[in-house]
Amino acid sequence: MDYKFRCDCPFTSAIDILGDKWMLVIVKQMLVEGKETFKDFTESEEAIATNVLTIKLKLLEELGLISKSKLPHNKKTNIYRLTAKGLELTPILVELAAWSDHNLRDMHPTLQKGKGIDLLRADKEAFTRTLVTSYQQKLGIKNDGPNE
Amino acid sequence: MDYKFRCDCPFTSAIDILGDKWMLVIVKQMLVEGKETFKDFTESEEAIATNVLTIKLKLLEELGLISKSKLPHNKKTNIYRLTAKGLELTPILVELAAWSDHNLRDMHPTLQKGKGIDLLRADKEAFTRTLVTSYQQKLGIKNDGPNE
DNA sequence: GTAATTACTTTCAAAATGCAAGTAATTAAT
DNA sequence: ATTAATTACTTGCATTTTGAAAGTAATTAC
Repeated sequence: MDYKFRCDCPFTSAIDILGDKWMLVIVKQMLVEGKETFKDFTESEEAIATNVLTIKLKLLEELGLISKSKLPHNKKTNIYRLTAKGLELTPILVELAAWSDHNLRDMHPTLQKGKGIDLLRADKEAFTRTLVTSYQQKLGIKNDGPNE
Repeated sequence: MDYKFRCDCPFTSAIDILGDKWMLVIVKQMLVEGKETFKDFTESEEAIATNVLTIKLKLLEELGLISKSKLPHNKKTNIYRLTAKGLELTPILVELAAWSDHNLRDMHPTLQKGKGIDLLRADKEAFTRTLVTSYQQKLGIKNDGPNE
């Protein structure tokens, strides 16, 4: 797992890891859409191809951004979850969404509106905290609660 | 100029535009390294290929993120500058750099340190404002000052 | 035991990127 | 005024990344 970086610039090095069509989209699907299994991802609106999904999940795991595990009584289904390191991507995602909201609407008239966007506009940091804590809470429920 | 978006998600739509190896790197080179001409970009450490550079500069201009102009007494050299819309990408870049600083150092030991990073750590918003205002100030000097 | 589900892998096509060389217009040098 | 250098590209081709479709092995449900 020796990733090649173009140079020593912190901006560029993040883009070396995250600058493609899928890495951050997968993280978003986990964070805001609660996706956890391979199947969940293939069924999403964004419809990532399974070969690419396999590669990207592997990479995200190698980078320590997500973890891969199984539930107690299911030997088949893999459960993918964001690690603390992965959750630190949330502010990046929030800034991307804010930028879309401000700059893409004329080019993309059907871009989502609603409660989420309103909170994002009102208070970016609060929006970020909400995403992170609600994700952590869901995990807590799943790990501590009665096993499915 | 009808860009294709995968869906109506604001996160994903930003990634549709910015999610590649070069778009944000070019913006960074303008914002923090003061690059303005085609030649400037080809001479950078990141060494973008000229064919790709041409395509990306065109796209950034079509999207209204950069402007293309010439200096009064030079019919050859094109000057590329960030627009207000392009400057709004700064918070995204800052979050990317902060994430690199926090999460990439073990994987990438030669990642930059120094004054810039210290300010970034101390106060992300101040760092963002500094980048934006110093870029705008440089433009002001170039546009209002004595012509070269 | 059979069928469905899940997490992949494989194959091949298409698109993005990388590298090297070439070109046209402009500017600088003699 | 002619030649050389510079700038902003374009072109051609190899490589890498991504996309679409089909196939497979292990597990689970009926």
